[in-house]
Amino acid sequence: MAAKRSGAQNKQFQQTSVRLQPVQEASREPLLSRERIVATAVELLDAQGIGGLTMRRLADRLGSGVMSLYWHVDNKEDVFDLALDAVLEYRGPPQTIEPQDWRGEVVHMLEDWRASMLRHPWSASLLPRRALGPNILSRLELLSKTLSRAGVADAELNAAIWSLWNYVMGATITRASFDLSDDERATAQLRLTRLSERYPTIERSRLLLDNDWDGAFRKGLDFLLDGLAPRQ
Amino acid sequence: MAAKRSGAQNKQFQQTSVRLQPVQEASREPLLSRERIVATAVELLDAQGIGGLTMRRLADRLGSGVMSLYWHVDNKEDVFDLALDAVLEYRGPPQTIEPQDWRGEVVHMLEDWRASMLRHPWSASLLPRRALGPNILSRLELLSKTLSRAGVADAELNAAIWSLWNYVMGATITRASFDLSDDERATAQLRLTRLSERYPTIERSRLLLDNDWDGAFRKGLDFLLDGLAPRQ
DNA sequence: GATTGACTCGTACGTCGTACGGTGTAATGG
DNA sequence: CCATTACACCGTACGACGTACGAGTCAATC
Repeated sequence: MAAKRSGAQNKQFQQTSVRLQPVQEASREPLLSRERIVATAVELLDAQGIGGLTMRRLADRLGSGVMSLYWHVDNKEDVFDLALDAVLEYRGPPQTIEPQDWRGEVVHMLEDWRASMLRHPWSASLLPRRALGPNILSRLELLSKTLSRAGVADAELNAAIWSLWNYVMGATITRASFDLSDDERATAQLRLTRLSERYPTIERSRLLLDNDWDGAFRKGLDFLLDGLAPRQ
Repeated sequence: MAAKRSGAQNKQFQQTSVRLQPVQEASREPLLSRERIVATAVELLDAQGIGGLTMRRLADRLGSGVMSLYWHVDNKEDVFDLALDAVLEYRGPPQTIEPQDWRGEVVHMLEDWRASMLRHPWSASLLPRRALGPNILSRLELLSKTLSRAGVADAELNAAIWSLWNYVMGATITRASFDLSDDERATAQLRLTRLSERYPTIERSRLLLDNDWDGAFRKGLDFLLDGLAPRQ
């Protein structure tokens, strides 16, 4: 009859009620935990893509019954949200960046963000449709603070933040989806070649095959930053 | 025993074999057709979102059995591809734009593209993971030709096209996902307010609530174009 | 010894995409 | 005129999915 825990998680260790018998430890470790579930979900998503995450498969990997997951997690959407945020943590800029170099800080954070999503290609397409977790909010907060410090007026701050967000998301989603299916892309280019009388220009430039994604990303980002805030 | 039609569609009217008895028409019109299926799929997607499209629901709306769809369509992914491309047709710039105004042409096509996707909010998030249909390829071809005409070097053409693509896709996917759930967004901002000690800057600027999306889109696009090609 | 709460799980239901094979009808051609 | 063929349609059934429901186990507490 246990009333299912609603949303908020146990946090069994927040009250530092002194555990008696600290000696025997193996007995009372619960098999499942939010952390273990999320970590395994990320593994599964990395290995099998977005369609590969299944409550049954997840439980299998964890060696538990399917319904046991629901004690720790509200539903599958919850798992997605948690996995997504887990992948978006930011540890801050390296020490090599001067504190007054706002542009370097912004670029580092955004490139790190993009790299994190490309390491987990399912995450990019997921981010726009899910609620914003704490880690992505921290990134936005940092972005906001840094731009403000760089002299962007309050009235233009939101527009600047969303412009950068949009650019990073668009670039990363596109890039990630191209990674997913190298052969599909080749097939598409082949189909394109067959129709080259209809699309001669993009066929000639091998649009679907040749692109320096990283360089193009950095270049467009620079253009955007040039426009959004005065060059230092 | 009919060998299921593979991929390519009937095109029963391509051979202009003269139909006898043009008088009685009602008898020989097939109930289903690719066009009717696609049109109804778009209706369903517009009304119920991406999760609302179901082969069963689609068949219901069309007054047919579920499996009848599969005569005209390979599978559900096929339906998605067709619906997506159906929504992305481009009719070209209005006459008010001078032929030598390459920038006006590009901006018009990109804004029209964005508007088309926002009219069908499911389309934006679908586009990156699906194959490129003829209509989106036409848009890319036009973009490529116009930029080339504007003086963008061949070596930089692909990077320029993808930069614009990325920007448009990012802006539109984000915008569309925000449209989907006005209340979710308000809830998020509320949750944010409760945590305002952690995210003071974005809370103060009401990042999740206040933004001039259309203006910001246009502004960022201008910055990008400024960088990609010389101002006229 | 009884109660409570934390945690685990099996069964079952409704929904989904679609493989398989059958039905009916118009066109064909002998 | 009948047999064959191709087209268009559809019912049944299967395996997979998310998850509601309620029952089980076990340690801590009263």
